[in-house]
Amino acid sequence: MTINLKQLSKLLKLSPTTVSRALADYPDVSAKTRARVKQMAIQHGYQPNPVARRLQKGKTETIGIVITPEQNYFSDTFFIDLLSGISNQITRAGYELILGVASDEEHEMQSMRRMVEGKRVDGMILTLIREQDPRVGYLLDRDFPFVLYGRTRETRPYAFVDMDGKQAFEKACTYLAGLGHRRIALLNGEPGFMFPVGCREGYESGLFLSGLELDPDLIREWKHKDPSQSSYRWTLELFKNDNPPTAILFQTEAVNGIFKGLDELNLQPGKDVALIGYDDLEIARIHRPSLSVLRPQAREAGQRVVNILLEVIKGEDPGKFQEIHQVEMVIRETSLPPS
Amino acid sequence: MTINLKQLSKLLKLSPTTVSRALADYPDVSAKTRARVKQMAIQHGYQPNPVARRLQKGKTETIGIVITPEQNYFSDTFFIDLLSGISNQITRAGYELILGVASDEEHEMQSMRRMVEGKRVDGMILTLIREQDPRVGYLLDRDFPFVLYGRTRETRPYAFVDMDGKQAFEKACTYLAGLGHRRIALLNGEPGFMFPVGCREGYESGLFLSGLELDPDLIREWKHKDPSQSSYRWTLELFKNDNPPTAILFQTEAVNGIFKGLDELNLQPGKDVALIGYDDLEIARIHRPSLSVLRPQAREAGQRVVNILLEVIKGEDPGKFQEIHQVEMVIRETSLPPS
DNA sequence: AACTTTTCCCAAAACGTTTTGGAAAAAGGA
DNA sequence: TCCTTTTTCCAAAACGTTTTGGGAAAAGTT
Repeated sequence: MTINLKQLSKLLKLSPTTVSRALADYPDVSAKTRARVKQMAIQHGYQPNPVARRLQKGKTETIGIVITPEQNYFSDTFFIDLLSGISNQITRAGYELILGVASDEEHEMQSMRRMVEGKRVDGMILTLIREQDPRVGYLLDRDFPFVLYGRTRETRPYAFVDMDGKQAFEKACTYLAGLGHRRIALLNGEPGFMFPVGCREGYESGLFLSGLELDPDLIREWKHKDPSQSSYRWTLELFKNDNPPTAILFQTEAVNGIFKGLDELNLQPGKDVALIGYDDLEIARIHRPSLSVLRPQAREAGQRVVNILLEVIKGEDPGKFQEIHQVEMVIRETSLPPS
Repeated sequence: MTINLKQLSKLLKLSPTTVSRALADYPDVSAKTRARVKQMAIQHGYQPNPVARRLQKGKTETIGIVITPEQNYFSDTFFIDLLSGISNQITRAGYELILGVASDEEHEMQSMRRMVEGKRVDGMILTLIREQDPRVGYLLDRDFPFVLYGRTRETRPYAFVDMDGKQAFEKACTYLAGLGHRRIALLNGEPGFMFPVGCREGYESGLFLSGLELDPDLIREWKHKDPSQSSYRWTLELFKNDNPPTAILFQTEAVNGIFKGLDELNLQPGKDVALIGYDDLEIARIHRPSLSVLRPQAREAGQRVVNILLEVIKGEDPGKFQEIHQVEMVIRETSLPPS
């Protein structure tokens, strides 16, 4: 069942060297023996022991990722899509993906250090990036290969794949303004994280391009721990305003709280208040009225992250790999003109 | 930075053998040198290269898990909690968790085979188990260590950790009957999977114990691909009944569809229809009225799965490890007597 | 003092690959 | 035919551990 190189070479009456090189398509083994070797390898189901190869090659052929529960990660398709793109591409490269689950920021760092300092991975993938993210500094300091899904505030060059949250929110904002909305609110993600920064920039830029004024009263920020709870509270608060919004931009993750808040205020989503969310979660599609959304291509992003990381591991300059992906807007039923 | 055993032993003027054995607390190295070795190891941040150790030990110190996007069967916090328990326990054992993401059943098998036949793992963890599950047969056939989270129809002995869905649904059912409900519906998970089987058994048993008759019209099954959509449809259908239910049991994953259906029928959850869901997802807590639920202890289950798998890997008889965990019922606001 | 036991250490082998540095055999060139 | 080049193969080393099988020195025993 589990034949190794030595046994296989004995069967072929060849040296392990030649068999190894035949399988690796080296030019210094004749076409005839190469074919013979490959055939025999298939016949006996030979697969090189990855652990032995890793030791010899001095590589772990493994990349690591650490997630934390508080981020509601598996809540819907988005993260699993990203992970799916990552996993498939890693497999294609013959690598392995190892996963750490950390309960908080401290354990997150600890889990990563175990991987890095314990020589368990060749590179790291980072998600849910903070504005000041100690993980990035740590990895840069020791010149360890990594790629961010997202961005951070860091002057040294590093590789990342990010969604153009700014462009997305700008687009959504101008779209709503184009429909005639004059009071557009932003229910933004938690401060401290990088993504909401871009969202806000896009929002402000969208207002500006549409000749609308920024009203700080129309901006609120919810928390990761309880997106629904906090967004519910902020929704109620937004409409205490003398001049309440007629539209809200937000991350779809917070949609339950918003729906609940609107319901309580007897406002109909889409009819009384236009809504555009970021991320095309299941709830967005199945809700009636269905939710207009900004849709990031998570799978593709995951694949790019891996391809880039493999390049960085090979020794390429990380600064060369800084990708910002455009985000598509899907207009459904919650983005009508103001009533 | 990255010192190895040979260099460390040179520093200590000892043989690599002794250093290795000192660090592993073998009794044949004196307390004095052991202390000296350990101190020096810490000082230089020495950590044995895991790849080299794995080769020598003939173990990968790695266990594998394959998930599929339709895994939002365990949506929200539930699956991440399970994974969190798994990951922590694996780390504690000095092992690694490698993750595969498969788009469908075929790739799921393929991903597992790569891990098993490619000698990339010492054991597998399986979730989302089907009644007839080819993965189980495959692993049993080659006597490869694995543990199920869940159960399947298989006569040969195997190790599993499962939630007592039967007891849980029985408890919920008798509780509702005790409140005076006479028409209790079951909106069950997708046929073909093992978990809904137990739920149904518990439901039927609960009816029986309460002296209620089973009405097939009160049982519906939703689909994994779109829990909300199908449960929405079935909710509407349930109430077309001449004698509609006054209570519904279901997996919380389907709650959005149920809420939507009830809303459309102008029925208030908790008031007009009692609801008890299986799984304590965020939505259950934040919804008003808050949802009564059956709450499995996912973290603990994850830890048990790992501990058992490690035993099986050591060579213990898998048949010895068959655990069925009790499920707690959390009464909130949607389980009142019928109006 | 001579013998036995215990304590403490180590050299060498092994795990299964890939890479290095040839070397023998075959082919080509004069 | 003799020399050079190309083709084809392989022995040995290396990757960094742990385990095996002692062996020398110290401590006990009589």
